[in-house]
Amino acid sequence: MPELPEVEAWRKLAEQHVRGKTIIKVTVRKDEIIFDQKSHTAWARACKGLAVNEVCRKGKHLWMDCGDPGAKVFPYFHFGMSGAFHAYRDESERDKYLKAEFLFEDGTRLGYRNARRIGAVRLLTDPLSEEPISKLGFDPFLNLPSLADFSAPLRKRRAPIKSMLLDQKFAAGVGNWIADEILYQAKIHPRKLGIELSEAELKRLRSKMKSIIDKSVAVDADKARFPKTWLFHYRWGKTAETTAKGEPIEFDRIGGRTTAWVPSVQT
DNA sequence: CTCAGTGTTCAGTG
DNA sequence: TCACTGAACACTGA
Repeated sequence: MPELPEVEAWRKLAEQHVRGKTIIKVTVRKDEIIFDQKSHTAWARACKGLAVNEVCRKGKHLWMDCGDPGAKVFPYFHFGMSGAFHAYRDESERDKYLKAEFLFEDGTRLGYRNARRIGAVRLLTDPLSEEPISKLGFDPFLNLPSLADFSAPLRKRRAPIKSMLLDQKFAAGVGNWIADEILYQAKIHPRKLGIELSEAELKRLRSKMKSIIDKSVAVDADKARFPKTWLFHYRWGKTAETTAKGEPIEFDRIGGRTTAWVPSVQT
């Protein structure tokens, strides 16, 4: 379930298991959507023999800094709606959704699996200055802007705040449930337009974005460890009619996504 | 059988 | 060209 906190958890997983190690074998499953037009075999060939210096992330995008200075190569992964990383040693851990696997010299394996074929595996040459990463806005975990810089783009726009929170060119890494959680905790109606937001609302939006993302990263995106007061537990999979406090939850379609919100709180 | 789903992109509209 | 909306993408699981 990849939004920023999940991707950050996989970044840490990869750092722990493969940093400083060399890829001695690459296994790929043919998939012209995940690997784009480029052949999966060419990707595998390019990755073989690389040493992983560092695992990096911006928003929901993850890549590895590999190779020697002057001859660096950057394997890149996007997890779409259903992708994930797994670290293991035994080939029996593989399943039919495994799209790519790195084997390292010490027997560690790192697998990218994706049941739905929405996602991407690529090779980048200069991650931060090339698409898609170059088009991203700020990463709220790594670089939360000042209140002034956070607010400026929002108050110019005439779209519902829910849509703007999902816009990766604004805040990279915020997805559907995080956007709903931010709006609930900040007590803002999801259909409120950017230009209608008050100073106090913008301030709450920024601080809730930070606290929600920091908390979910701190618990490695483990849903069971999210605070019980979060709307998340009741909106996810539409498991309840009300929040823990008995506030009725409404489901609407906003910004092209199902939006869970609490009319009695978000006015 | 139908439909919603954690994301992104692109065509279409005004 | 811009700002914004909504459909499409692929596939699983309820």
